[in-house]
Amino acid sequence: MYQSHYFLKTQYSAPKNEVSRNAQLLEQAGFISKLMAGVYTFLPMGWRVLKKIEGIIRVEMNKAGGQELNMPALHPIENYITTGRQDIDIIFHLQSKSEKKMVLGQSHEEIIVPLVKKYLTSYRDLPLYLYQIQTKFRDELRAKSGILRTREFIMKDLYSFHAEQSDFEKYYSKMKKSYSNIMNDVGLGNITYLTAASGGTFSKYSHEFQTVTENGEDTIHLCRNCKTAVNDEIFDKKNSCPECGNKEMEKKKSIEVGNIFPLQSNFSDKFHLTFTDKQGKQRPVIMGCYGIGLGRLMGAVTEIHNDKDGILWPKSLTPWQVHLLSLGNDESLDIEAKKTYEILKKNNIEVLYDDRQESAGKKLKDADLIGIPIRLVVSNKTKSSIEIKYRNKSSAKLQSLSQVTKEVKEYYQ
RNA sequence: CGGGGAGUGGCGCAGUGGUAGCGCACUCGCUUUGGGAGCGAGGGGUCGCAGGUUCAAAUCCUGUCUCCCCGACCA
Repeated sequence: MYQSHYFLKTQYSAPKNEVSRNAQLLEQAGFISKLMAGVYTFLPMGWRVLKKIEGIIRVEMNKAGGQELNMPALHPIENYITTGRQDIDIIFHLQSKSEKKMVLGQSHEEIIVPLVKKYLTSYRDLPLYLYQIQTKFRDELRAKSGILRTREFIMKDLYSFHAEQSDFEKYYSKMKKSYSNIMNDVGLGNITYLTAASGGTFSKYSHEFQTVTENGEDTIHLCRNCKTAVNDEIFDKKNSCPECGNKEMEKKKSIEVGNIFPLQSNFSDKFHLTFTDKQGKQRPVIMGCYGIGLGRLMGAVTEIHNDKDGILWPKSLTPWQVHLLSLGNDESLDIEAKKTYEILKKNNIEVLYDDRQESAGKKLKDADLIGIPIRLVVSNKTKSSIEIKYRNKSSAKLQSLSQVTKEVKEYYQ
């Protein structure tokens, strides 16, 4: 991609109306743009990052047997009357000109349970795992912290259906593993903890994945011993770890990047979702649900991976794999840079090529701000070779084009 | 929803009653290119919105909307 034609403008300073680090960086660097409080546009470069997150999640969900579908965001109010959730305060209510009352989906239990009821009849149909990656709406009283808490966001929500409690429990554990794989893949593995949490309206308990950071909006109590945590909302005064009994729990601020719930038969009961077992008896389906907010995950990654000059994307999420800069305006440089660009592209490397008529300083500053892991420079100083520098290192080295290509491919393998 | 702060060109800001300004960005020209270049010439704003006071309002008064932060809330 030629940067001179890319819908990307960085800003000299962080937006004054944002205080949170993620919003400052992502807006200044041209990843997102705010429409109103808690509602953001993902600009082309931000959308690429989001798509990479989506891809990582999709791989894990498919590995866990998930089948992807897509459910509507417009829901009939009747389904919420059935579950008694029509009045929960985060729901956006709508009324059609035809007088029909609807709500905007904030989660999809009310939709997927009746859907599954239509097709599921026998124990032979179980277990079943369905998921989607789709837009949710929540009328938060106060949107805040940039893209960490928004009113419209893309979420992966998977719902599992089981005949037996034991089967559910096995899958619930499997999902914990899938979630920690995802956290590892997006570069949050070593600071994200499985956290015991409250269950909400339809569940006795739940588990969250909490990323520890000063700028978090949640509070957890962390056990260094078994690498798990307890959410402050259910933290016991006895002050010990429920997993291993460790008394030395550390209080930390954190961001909730994922949440999984045992729903038991709460929703199945409301919609009479049952199956016929081997003995020919009708029994309620046992359910679980498993959510991850994609934008919030992107915000959390930004909060963690940055320095005074800008963002440092993990290799799995970077919008482009290399940022190629040409410094100087000689025609020979231009030819050299274009050749480099073409060769990298031929090797299936994603290249953002800064071909703009800008000063060297501006290009270098922008590259740091945007935060692509590998920066390549072609200039009068590099002569016929290419400078390669990693965003997280201060030193650079000169290499031939073929060496550079090889090194980049190996880095992203 | 309670408390606090803020709305003036795309971005960041100054301007306390008398013709709307500055820096960056943008356009044109020339020179420049390893850490946000220089000189010259330009374009762009009903000062969030609505009322009111006044000869005169970005500025004073009233109302209202929006944004940010703290709290409450948070399937």
